Amino acid sequence: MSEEPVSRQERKQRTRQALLDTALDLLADRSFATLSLREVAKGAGLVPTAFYRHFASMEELGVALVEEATRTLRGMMRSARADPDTYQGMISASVATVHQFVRANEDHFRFLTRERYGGGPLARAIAVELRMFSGDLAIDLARFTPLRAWSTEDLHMLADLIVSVMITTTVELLEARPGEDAKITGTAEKRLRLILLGIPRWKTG
Amino acid sequence: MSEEPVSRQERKQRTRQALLDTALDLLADRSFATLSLREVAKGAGLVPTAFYRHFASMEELGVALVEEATRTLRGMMRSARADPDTYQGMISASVATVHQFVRANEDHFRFLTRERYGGGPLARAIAVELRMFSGDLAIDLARFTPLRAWSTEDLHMLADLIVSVMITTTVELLEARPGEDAKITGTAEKRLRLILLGIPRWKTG
DNA sequence: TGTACATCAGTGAACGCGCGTTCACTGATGTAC
DNA sequence: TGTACATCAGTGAACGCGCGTTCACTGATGTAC
Repeated sequence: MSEEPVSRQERKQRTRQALLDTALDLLADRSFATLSLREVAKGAGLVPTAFYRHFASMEELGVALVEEATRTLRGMMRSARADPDTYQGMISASVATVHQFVRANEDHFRFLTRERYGGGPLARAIAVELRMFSGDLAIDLARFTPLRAWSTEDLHMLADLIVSVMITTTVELLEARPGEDAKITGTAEKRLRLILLGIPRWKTG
Repeated sequence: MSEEPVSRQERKQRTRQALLDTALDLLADRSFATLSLREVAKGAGLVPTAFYRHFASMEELGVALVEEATRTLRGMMRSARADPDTYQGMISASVATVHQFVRANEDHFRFLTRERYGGGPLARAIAVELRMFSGDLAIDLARFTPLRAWSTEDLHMLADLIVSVMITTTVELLEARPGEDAKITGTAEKRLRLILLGIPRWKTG
């Protein structure tokens, strides 16, 4: 029980975070569009009107939620960049990174995959973030010797394909029953291996 | 102006269809969970209480909508089975089939891709349908000579990968600005070609 | 250090609105004789 | 063919409820002197 003095702005920041955490909790099995301002406020221990001290609307809270979740996503990307420089090492390390980050931040990834296709105002913001993610990956891929000669377009095609495998894997992990993780990551590695096997035979242009 | 006599049950069937069509229209840029019984009834030209003559609840209408949309999906699958027996022919024909069906039934495919990840009660039903779709594809793939020796597990892995490319392509088509179709189908073909290039080098097991 | 005033996160009452659902009803279509 | 009755898709009033938003407020924290 710490009784340290806490400044007014610190308290405000904590309440704001409580609102975000409550929203993310409520999003476990629903979409953002079905969330009401009143239930988020209530969940954070606030009267409805106090919500407006922190966000002008639910949509503004949604944007903050996208920012928080994409911060996690960028953290994953950064972590994956420390990968070894061989295909095989890259594959298992990348899949392990995705697995680790998804399990450690299930609510963030559930939110992102759900709202990405949900058609609401958040979908576009998430799509932009995923495109950036894919663009960064294309740049990383260009450094591998067998891909040196590939056209930019083909590199993006390959990066998008890999990202789509990773998204599929993420959704599978989020829907998995306990104990299925190894099977899912194993299948993910196979998918990536198959894709990479095609690379030497690819005629770019 | 046809003045043919119309039976009571025919009229009822038409009203039911009007409710389904209205719902699908309203789903253009929202998720099913945000739809209200009253607005669907209103859109079909009915008083709210008349809704109950056709569906016990909005959830029941949602199930009917999944059935209608997956009928389109199965039609696409059937159409794709008439594909030629070469890889290259199969790739472009399959992508063309997807393109054609998505453009001819945008609302069905938008509904399916949106609700698949939406976390509502419909997501599970759609997931089951997609798994069936993937299973059928795996059976078809087994007939190709280079895949004869593949394990069942690997065939499913490959089928899932192809389905995931098709879903990605579908979403891209639904989000496309006019005139982007050729670029999207071209990229889809490339992704499939890259995947199939890896097949001869794959060690199954 | 002590006092007087400003700031502002959170309160609580009130509003009008669209919601799902109930109920008794109407009147055209369908059926039995 | 004509009549009497049954069926049932659609109506309209009414309900209680949770919603977003407004407004004037309270009282603890922060600041100026």
